[in-house]
Order: sequence, then structure tokens, then C-alpha cells
Amino acid sequence: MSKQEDPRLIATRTHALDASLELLQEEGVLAVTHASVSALTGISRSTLYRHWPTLHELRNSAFLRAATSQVFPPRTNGPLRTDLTWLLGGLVTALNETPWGQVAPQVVAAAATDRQARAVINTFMQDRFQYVREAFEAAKSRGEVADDVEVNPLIEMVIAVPYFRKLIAGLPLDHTWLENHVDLICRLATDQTTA
Amino acid sequence: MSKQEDPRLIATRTHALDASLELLQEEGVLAVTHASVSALTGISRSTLYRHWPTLHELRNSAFLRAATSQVFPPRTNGPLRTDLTWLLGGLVTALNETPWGQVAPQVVAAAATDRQARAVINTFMQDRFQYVREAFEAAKSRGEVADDVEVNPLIEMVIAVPYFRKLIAGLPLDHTWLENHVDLICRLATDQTTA
DNA sequence: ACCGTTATGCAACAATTTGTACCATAGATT
DNA sequence: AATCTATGGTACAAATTGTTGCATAACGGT
Repeated sequence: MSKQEDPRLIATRTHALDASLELLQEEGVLAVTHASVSALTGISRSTLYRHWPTLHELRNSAFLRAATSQVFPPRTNGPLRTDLTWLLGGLVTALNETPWGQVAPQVVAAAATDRQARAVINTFMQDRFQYVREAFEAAKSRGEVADDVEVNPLIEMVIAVPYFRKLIAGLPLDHTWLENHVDLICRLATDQTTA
Repeated sequence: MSKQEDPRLIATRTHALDASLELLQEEGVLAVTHASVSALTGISRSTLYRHWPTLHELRNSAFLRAATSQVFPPRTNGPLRTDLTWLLGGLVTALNETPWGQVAPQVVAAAATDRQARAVINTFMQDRFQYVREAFEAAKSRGEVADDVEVNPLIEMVIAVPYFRKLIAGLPLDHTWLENHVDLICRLATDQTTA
């Protein structure tokens, strides 16, 4: 049998990453160091170095935690408009009210030079894409969307705009915007004049 | 008469920022320090501290230089499709082949906690938005786009998707994609069934 | 061409940060 | 109870960061 892990290992990892995430949100990546996490948790610096030998690993662990801390279930039953509103509502909530909204831009920046950070973003995005894709496929199988409609660009649009608004342009994600956005996407998806 | 600025000031600023930009691209924001710039340029550390007393100022100067180093002229004569293709072509080139593509994500990350960096992004984006807006307005005055079409969400879509692909999703910006993207936008803009 | 002004370079320095090693102790597993 | 194993504490070397004083070189005006 695989032997259980020492509860002390789990405890320090958990506490340390909690603190890292907090620092990440409030003061940015630069504030996440072995020293600062030690000060915030009471865990000794040497212990932290044992768990995460390099700063890179410590920060990437924090990134990963931020990315996985907010999952919500997709939905593909209702009409396309309802499904998209649901999915985007979840994304909006995640960006507005969970650590991910604060942390994502920093992971994005890290991803420009760090392949581990890039991997965090990629897997996270693939999941998001998959959810939206399922909504479109379901709409196709219900006949709500024509079979020959290319969904890839639509999926991108669905997700790109909220991320752009929040991370890059610094614009708010409110209910009015959401309705409008879903409207546009649905028009593109159900327009029969597609080439 | 306003006396000229000491050429030595200009020279050090120029050389230092050139080097900062280089470091920014190749090794990320963290690599931009008074010490590293000094090593790369030969300018003494103390001189750099005189010009940029804090690390913040040094890095923000580098950000600003990256943001302003690539301007290209807008165009509003041809049909909407042509104008948009032109504008997006410029953006794609900027993101693919100028420092901005490498630097932008780092400015975005900094903007999450630093108001100066946020300002750099904002002014930069406002210019971009303005260019695209002018293209749509011109199309309206030509009667190519109905007067009651809301352009703001369209402008956002035009710009959001390439930024998302490049900075966040890590996807390529090629010619095929560009054509496709312009197609979708034009369909939204010229569709007369708008509510 | 000269002279006061100003920017730069150099060196030395304190303070902080970063990473490593060692040892004693507390907790976990058998 | 005995043996591992993880943690905490300390001390330490090395690198980094920011400051200061002074000599030198370059500039601008006369």
C-alpha cells in the first residue's frame, strides 16, 4: 500500500501556500518570498526552503493554487443564450470576486518568460475553452446553431473580451455588459448567412 | 529663451532606457535594476540613481518607452473591411515583431498594483480604441454601417481577441486568423437585424 | 579661450536580502 | 519504546540595494 504522507508536510504546504496567495493578491508577485511567507505564517525560513528550493517553485506553486481555487460547473441544457450567460457569469464572478482576478495578470506576465507559468495558464484556459465548446456543440445538436458554423473563433470571442476588459483595459465586468456580450455572440452563432 | 538641455542628460537617459528595454524583453521586469543597466551600458550606478531614484521609476520609464516605441498611422478611407484589416495588421505586427509584444504582459501585471503602469496601459489603449472608433464612424458616415449600431462593443472585440491570443492564451496571430476575425466583426457591424 | 556650473565616475560603506549548513527538538510511524 | 523524519533556530557567506563624498570631465555663457 502507498504509505500516507506525513501530516506535517501537508500542513506546512497548505499554510505556506495560503499565505503566498494572500501576498500575491495584496502586494504582487515580488512580495512572495521565503522570508515574507515565513514572517506571515511563523513557519521557519529553512523549512520553506526545503519545500520550495527556489523562488521560482514557490511562486509557481502559488500561481497553481490561485488557478485551481475557483472551479465551477458548466451547463449545456438550456438554449445557447442561457448556457453562455451561465458560463460567463461564472467567469465574471471568478474575475471579480476570487483571487484569480488579482493573480491572473501576474501569471500572464510570468508566462512571458517562464514555461511553468505558461503551463498553468494553458491548462486553465483549455478547461475554459472546453466548457464553452460544449455549450456550442450542444446547441448544434439541438439544431439551434447550424452545423457548418465555425465555433473556434466564437469560443475565443466569448472568453477574450472579459479577460481583456478585466486584465488589460481595466474596465468593469457588470451585468449590463454581460447581456450585451452574449447578445453579440448569439447573433454570430445563429446567423444563417455564414460562408 | 528656454535653455537647451544638457546633452549628457539626454545621452544617459537614452542609453539607459535602451538597455532597460532590452533587459525587459529578454529577461523580464525583474532583470531591470540599476545594477544590471549599469553593467549593460557602462553608465555608473550612482548616475542611474540620480536619474531614477527608485526602481519603480526606472521600470516605469522602460514601460513607457516600450509603449511609445511603436506607433503606426490609422486609415479610414476604404471600405470597413479594408480599414480594419489595416489597423489589425498594424497591431499584429506590433505584437509579433516589436518589443511591445514581450513587454506588454509585464506592464499588464504591474498595472495590477502600480497606478503609473496602469496609466501607461490606459493611454496606450485609448489611442488604439480611438483609431478603431474612427474607422467605424467613417463607415457609418459612408452608410456602410447603420447609424444605430453600437460600436463600443465592436471596438472592444476587434482589439480584445488579438491581445487575448498573444498575451493570455499564447496563440499565434497569423494572416488566416486576421482575415477570419475581420470577417466576423464586419458581419456584426453590417448586420441590419440589430435591436 | 576661459570659468563657473553641472553631470558623471569611482570608491567606500551600511543595511538588507538570499541561500546554505548544522544541530537540537518535536512530532510521526512501526 | 525506538527509529525516522520534519521542523525551528542559529550562524554564516554572498550578493543586492541604496547612500555619500569627492575627483574629474563635459557643458554653456561670456
